[in-house]
Amino acid sequence: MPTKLARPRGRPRRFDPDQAIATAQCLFHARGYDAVSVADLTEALGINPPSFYAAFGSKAGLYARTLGHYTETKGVPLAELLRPSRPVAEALAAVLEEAARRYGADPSAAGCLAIEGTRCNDPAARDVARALTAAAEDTIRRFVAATHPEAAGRLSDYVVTMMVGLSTMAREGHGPERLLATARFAGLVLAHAIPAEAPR
Amino acid sequence: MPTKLARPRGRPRRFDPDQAIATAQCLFHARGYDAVSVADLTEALGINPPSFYAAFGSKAGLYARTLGHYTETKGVPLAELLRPSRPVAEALAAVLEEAARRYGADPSAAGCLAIEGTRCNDPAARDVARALTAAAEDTIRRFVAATHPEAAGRLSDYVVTMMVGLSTMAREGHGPERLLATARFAGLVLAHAIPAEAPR
DNA sequence: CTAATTTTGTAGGCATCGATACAAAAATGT
DNA sequence: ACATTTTTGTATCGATGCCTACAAAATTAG
Repeated sequence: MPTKLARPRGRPRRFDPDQAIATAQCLFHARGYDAVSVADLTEALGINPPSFYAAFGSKAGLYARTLGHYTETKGVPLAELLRPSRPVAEALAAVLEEAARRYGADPSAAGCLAIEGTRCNDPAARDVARALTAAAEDTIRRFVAATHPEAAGRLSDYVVTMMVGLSTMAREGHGPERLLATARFAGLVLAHAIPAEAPR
Repeated sequence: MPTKLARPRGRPRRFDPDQAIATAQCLFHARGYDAVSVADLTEALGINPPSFYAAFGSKAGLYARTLGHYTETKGVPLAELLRPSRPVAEALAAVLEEAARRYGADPSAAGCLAIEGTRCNDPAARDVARALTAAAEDTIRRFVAATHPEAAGRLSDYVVTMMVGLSTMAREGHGPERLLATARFAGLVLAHAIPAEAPR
């Protein structure tokens, strides 16, 4: 059954909030949270401030929904890459390489939206971004800890630090090939430091 | 001969510009360029806006002088660490470790002032910071190219990416030990990828 | 048709930003 | 003493930031 048969009640919206989130995602990713003003957003969406605030509550509110959509679609898919059965070194290297590919794929949306968001100057938006990156960091750490508990801290710190660096370099203009070369080089030490598990 | 014998001409300054730069450096490093307002600076310096602008021209102007002072005192001393005679792997690892130590040394001034400045929202200040980091990057690349021209791009990209990551993680609260562990792990791949030169 | 509900558009509020106009103050040179 | 020069303090300026008050418009419920 379609979701929109029963129309709410009052005057209908003239814009699609989901489309608005997609548009906002482009803006936030291209310029960064701080550099995008509410005026920029309302102009890009073709709406006026009251409509904006009625729909999203605040600039940070829209950003939170944007980040949610981002992690579900364009973020590095940690859940897939870090399958528990996968050898740790291989899986972590795959994470770095996938990050390099995604961060450099679109020059007008370089880097990781969440990672870059952790540096913004709005506490509300920053906290949302930090919560997401902290969750990702935890996913990585737990994945490593499952098989190599003593190395989980070092390894996840290394991978996260590298991902943060890759995101920044992407924003500095490094393209996919260059980022990928860096990521592959960074991945070498993983195979060296973690002997591949023997299949059981 | 002391430098201050001949007093300029008009009414003497009530504050010391060099001291002001030191104070500004603390503020900029603690909170980041964007988050420090001119009002914050004038209050911290105990002066009024006209004195501020007469002495430094603009907020970005003071920041430029602050960055100059920073690289001469607290920045990673690339010129010392990258002595031409030093084995490449050892020297680059030393750079990473020294960065980890410096970025994490002072919790109220975490990370690299120049690297963090490249992300600010004021074009003038950003360009100053970018020029400095670009120069540092060039120093690293040329050092590697002197002995390993074919690997200079990959290696310097890797080291720079790692330094950027370390600066960010320092600002996220990682202390010196944790950063150092990450840097040491990152340095392992260097020795592996670059056979130490035989002494000639 | 009337009442209730929700969104829309116009207009503006309030805070903060970086930067300045202007005259009084404090020094030097003659 | 007087002119010259530079800094200081007071009081803003204009632009921009996020956000909201208010009434008209557009829809559904009865």
